[in-house]
Amino acid sequence: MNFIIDAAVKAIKHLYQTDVEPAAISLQETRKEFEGQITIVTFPFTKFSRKGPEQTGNEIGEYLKNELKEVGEFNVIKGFLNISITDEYWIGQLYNQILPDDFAIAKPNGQKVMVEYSSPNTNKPLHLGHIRNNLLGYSVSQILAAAGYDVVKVNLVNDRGIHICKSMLAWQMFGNGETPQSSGLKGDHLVGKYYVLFDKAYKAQIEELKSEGQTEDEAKKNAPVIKEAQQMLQKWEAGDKEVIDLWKTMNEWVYAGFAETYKQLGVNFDKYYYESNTYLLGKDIIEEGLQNGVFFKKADGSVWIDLTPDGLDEKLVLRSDGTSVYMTQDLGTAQLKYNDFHMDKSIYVVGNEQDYHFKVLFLILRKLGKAGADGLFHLSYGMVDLPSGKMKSREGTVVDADDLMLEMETTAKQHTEAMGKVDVFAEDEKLQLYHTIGMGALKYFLLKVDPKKRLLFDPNESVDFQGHTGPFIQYTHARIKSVLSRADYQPNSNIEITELAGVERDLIVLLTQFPEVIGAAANEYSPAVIANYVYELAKTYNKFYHEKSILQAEDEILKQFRLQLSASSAKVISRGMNLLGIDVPERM
RNA sequence: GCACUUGUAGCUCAAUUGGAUAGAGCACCUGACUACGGAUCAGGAGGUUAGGGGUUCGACUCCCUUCAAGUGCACCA
Repeated sequence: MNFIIDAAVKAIKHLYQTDVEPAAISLQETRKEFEGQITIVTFPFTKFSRKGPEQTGNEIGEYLKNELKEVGEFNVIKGFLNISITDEYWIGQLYNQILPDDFAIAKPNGQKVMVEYSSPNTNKPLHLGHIRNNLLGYSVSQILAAAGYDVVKVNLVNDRGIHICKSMLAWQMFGNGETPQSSGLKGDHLVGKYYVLFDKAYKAQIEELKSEGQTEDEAKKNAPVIKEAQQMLQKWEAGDKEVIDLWKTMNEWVYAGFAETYKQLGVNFDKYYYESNTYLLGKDIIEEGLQNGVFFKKADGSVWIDLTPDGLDEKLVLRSDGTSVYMTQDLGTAQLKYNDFHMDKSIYVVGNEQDYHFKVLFLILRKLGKAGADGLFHLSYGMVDLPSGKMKSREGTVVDADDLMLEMETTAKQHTEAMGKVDVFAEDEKLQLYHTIGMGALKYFLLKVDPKKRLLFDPNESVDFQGHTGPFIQYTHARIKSVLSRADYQPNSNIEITELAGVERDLIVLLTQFPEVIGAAANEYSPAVIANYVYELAKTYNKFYHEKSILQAEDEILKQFRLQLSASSAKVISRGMNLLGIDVPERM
């Protein structure tokens, strides 16, 4: 719609002898209840037109109608100039823009962006919160790639630390040599089981010490199991062979389990980083910052940065004993990642409980003048809550990722069988379909919401399959495919039609917006933008489908045209869902 | 206590970034081709956009304030 903006700029220049920036022209979609497709808000122009908004609108509308052959009619209501673009233009858009294979495939923009997501701990299986993280990270990567970025997907695995030692210790104490093979348990679930067992033992010991007269805090410090776990961590850091071997073994179990979960989720990574390799990084940056005065040293030797001029606190970046803190490590890792990829932008998909940490991290990197520091972004998302309250993995009150996915498939199976349409499907196609639908419902449910908002997930009510859902959109796609195959559809952009019905025009208008929608979603790092657009498209298509007969169209030309329109809709629905990481079936 | 985030129909979410009468889905009520797939479509009812004040042609959106919820404020990660 840039040609409208350009023409409007010229109109204002011509009519009112005033130069305005193209950005000052606010175009919007015309609301359904009015005639037209494009609306210009004329209030801002009344300052220099020195006329009322209606008259200004009429003058600009008259100019546009005379200058542009694409402008058919216009009407003005209050300060809104509603423009009707000719059907000829829209039909041309369908044939020349939408129908070709390269529609909405952006040219490479020469920029590289890193998306870091998932970033699990290796002491427990993934849960619902991780699912939100993974889906967001994967979808945003897809969207950025569609917008022309060169995307690197990165997973920073938290594979060391006291929490890992807890699982290891509990396994030594209670495990009797249990392995994934011997128990039949998925590796990450096996390790997670011992993490819970550790916590139980720890709690029991705390209670015992309290009954012997210790305070809560004392008991937490003095419980034998926690002391042992701490010793184990020290041995790990010292490279003790026995501890390292156990650590490697148990981590391998977990990785095998994660690989399965990632596969089910349909996410993947280009590069893994492990904290066991990066946790000592960052000290050279501390040195650098001390030298150029960004950091300062206190009397006890600890190193700090004063962020009070920026409205934040003083923040510790190195302990007095010279060892790292979380921030030290993250500074070092940021540097490492930049050295490896030299990316223009770097997106961290991390929960909103770390908002402050990332604010500080990015600020420090900028103060240090690090390359790429201006392209940092924390994609912060809200927690997923259960009706019963928060999920706590130590206490086992979590919605497990694998369980949930299985449950979604089962529900999809029940729904699908009740419809009775798949009886003729081969068994493996059925299984594939249940997975596609179940995951479609789950993914759409989690991604249609603005990432910032917290999400309430009720496992009992589960996820809907009707209305504003993934399966609704998948169904629309399958239905279009069914019609196309009945008609033996072939792409053809030479069907001469001159006039559009209302729904047909609405549909084309919506389809032309797809590239802009991808751009907007990429700028905001928001899959929700795509999700809502695809839903709108599916709804509009269904409306068209009910109002207009395709195979029984009034004549052959109309039938062929509607087939092109249907195929285009199916393509955009499919691509849009793909940006969300959701598959669409050919039939369901 | 301080900081950040959120608050829209009974419930789950939108609202083109300051634009028209705040839109969808679920749930509730009424209807729809004797089959291009009813996991659909059309309609009804449901709102003091948490409360109050301000800014302007215009405010869910910006500013101030009160309230509610969540998160963060470790020489933990």
